[in-house]
Amino acid sequence: MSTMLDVAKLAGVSVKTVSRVINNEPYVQDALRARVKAAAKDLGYIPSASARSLRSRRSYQIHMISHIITTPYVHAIQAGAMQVCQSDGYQLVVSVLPDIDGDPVDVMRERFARHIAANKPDGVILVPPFADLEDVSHWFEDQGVAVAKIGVRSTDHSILAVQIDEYEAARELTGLLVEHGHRRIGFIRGRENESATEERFRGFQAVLDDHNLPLDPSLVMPGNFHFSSGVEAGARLLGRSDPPTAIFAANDDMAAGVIVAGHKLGLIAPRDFSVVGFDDSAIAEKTWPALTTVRQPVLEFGTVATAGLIRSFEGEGPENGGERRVLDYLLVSRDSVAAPPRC
Amino acid sequence: MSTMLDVAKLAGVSVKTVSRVINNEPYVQDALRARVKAAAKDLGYIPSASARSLRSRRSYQIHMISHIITTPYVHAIQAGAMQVCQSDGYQLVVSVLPDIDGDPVDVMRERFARHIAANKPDGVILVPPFADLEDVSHWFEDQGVAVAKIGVRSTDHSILAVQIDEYEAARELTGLLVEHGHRRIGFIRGRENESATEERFRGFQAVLDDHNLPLDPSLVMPGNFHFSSGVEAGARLLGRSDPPTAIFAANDDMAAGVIVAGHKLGLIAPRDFSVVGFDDSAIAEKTWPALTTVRQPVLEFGTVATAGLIRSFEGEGPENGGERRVLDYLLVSRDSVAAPPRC
DNA sequence: ACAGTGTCAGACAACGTTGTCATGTAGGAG
DNA sequence: CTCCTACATGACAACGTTGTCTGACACTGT
Repeated sequence: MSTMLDVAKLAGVSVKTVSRVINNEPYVQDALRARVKAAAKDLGYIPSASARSLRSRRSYQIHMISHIITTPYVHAIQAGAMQVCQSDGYQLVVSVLPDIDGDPVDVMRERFARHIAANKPDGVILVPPFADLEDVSHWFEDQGVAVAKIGVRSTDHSILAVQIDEYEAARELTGLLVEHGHRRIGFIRGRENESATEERFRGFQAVLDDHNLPLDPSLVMPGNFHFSSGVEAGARLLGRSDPPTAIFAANDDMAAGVIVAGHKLGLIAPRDFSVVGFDDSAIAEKTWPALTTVRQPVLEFGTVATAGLIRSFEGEGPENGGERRVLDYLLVSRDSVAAPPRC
Repeated sequence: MSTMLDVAKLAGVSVKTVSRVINNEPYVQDALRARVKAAAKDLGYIPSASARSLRSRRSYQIHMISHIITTPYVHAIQAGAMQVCQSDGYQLVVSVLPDIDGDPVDVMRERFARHIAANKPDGVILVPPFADLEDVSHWFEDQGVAVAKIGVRSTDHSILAVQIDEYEAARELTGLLVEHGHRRIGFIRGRENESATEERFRGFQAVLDDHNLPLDPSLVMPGNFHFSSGVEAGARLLGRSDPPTAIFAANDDMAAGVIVAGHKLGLIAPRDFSVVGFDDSAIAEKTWPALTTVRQPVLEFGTVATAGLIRSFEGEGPENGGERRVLDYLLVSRDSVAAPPRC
């Protein structure tokens, strides 16, 4: 492995000049610059990340903090983040932060903190459910690392937030059901204390209000974004003597669960009931019928957050960050919605 | 941020002694050890990863190399790897290596090589399809990084391989179909040049042979492990005038595709045809009917590979590595298999 | 002619660890 | 009592970069 010193000797310059060339700093004449570049190439020189970060106090690492239970949603974000990291010369490190509440995991939390402190990421990407936790993002800010949150609505100063307008999207989706003639619509909530759950439900409620449709509280079921909770809630809703004609599940996995619950009762969507999901995750087109849902540009969440993060510490101005980026969603109509059975 | 020097001063010892304590090296008296530990704790001391790796030439990083197109299978491995990394104080870095063949991506390949060389991972985890590429693993060996491969059969010296016996698993799965009375069975292959495709098909063939059942070559369809190729192949098989009564898809995504293809033709599994998948990925229990499949302990692949890797460079002996670990699979019977329609 | 300014290059120290070597002490064998 | 070994500690250099400082040179405007 060759070092800067080797390159410097070959090019007949000082190490500092090599450093300047490698980092594209100004004040090196073009001729010299070319000579150094050639020498570096000849030797196959590659700067040492550890030496660089030791001296410059930049790690060129971006950490993505996720939950133990990972989902397709999170992985898509990761894919986007990785794309940008790789093309900008950063490393994407994935870390698991155990539930922030719950004492027994204190040991792991401690370990996590050490991990972060030892490696000093230049920035972190927070995905739900952590994105919703104010204290988590503040903790990182206190440590001096830039933070980007994904999928949450509210934003403080200095924290980049990337999201879609979930409220509007939920409105559109509910509107679609109403347009098809549905009047009794069930709703399956996601994990509580997450803005995704709240926003989607708010949008749903608002549209019912707009059309003067009553919201039967017994048609609102709890859920946790997982398939099994969708099956359970779906079975309860569809098994009633007065079942809703349509169900809005707060994400696709739960919507897939509703479809299966229906099958178990001999009910087939969209003939016997309609259902919509949210996210357009991989499962959405693999169910039968394929799910009508809202596509979030999840991969783009990753790229935008990462790019924003990198910009914030590569641009000198302190006025970076604190941005709120709202991306476009797309209503994807597939086959799970039709008019109610006896219309 | 406090350094070793701070700790040393507080404890009244030399930095080297602190280093010894931090790294659990021998030759420090218990009393001193305790004093140093207390001092470190008081100061909230956390060693600097970059300084440590600069000096010791160990990065404490494990890179997982994956394809641009990531799958649930890969993510499960990642989850397992992360678990071990985090508890052993390593970082898991995810990297994308663009297709190894295909010239237009040369730029990215170059970038990738730099990335690896700059960060000098202590080890890398190769997942399919890269695990099957001999030159990729040799490249890493030449760079002096330990390699663990996942899901492949053959193994050289010095490379850890983690897998299940795919051949046996495929035999068992095919046997199940035969036991149910199926005689005409279709097969949908995965990506070519991958051992997963070959092993599963070999097992399938062998069982047919054992029962003196003819293998109709027109019942063997190409595929690429993706859902859409399953839909396509399923449509072709089930649309025939003489359709097979059962279909073995080389993975779950394609099996889910077959189910959907059936629905489109008005055929419902397992009443009209049986189908099995492979992997027991997330989708397997979210389809209707739920898939009968083989569970690979994918998460465990990740933990075993990572643990093996870490052991190989933490244990001094040079006789590490080159191991082959065969883990247990599990046949998961769900609802997609029954007797053939007109038996 | 001279100070002032902008450009270019190098010398040197510093980042925070760990490896090497030297030194000191205690205990057991001869 | 001496020698040897095993244990215990510290001094110092080194890892490969980048930040700071200093200096040389070439302009410009007075």
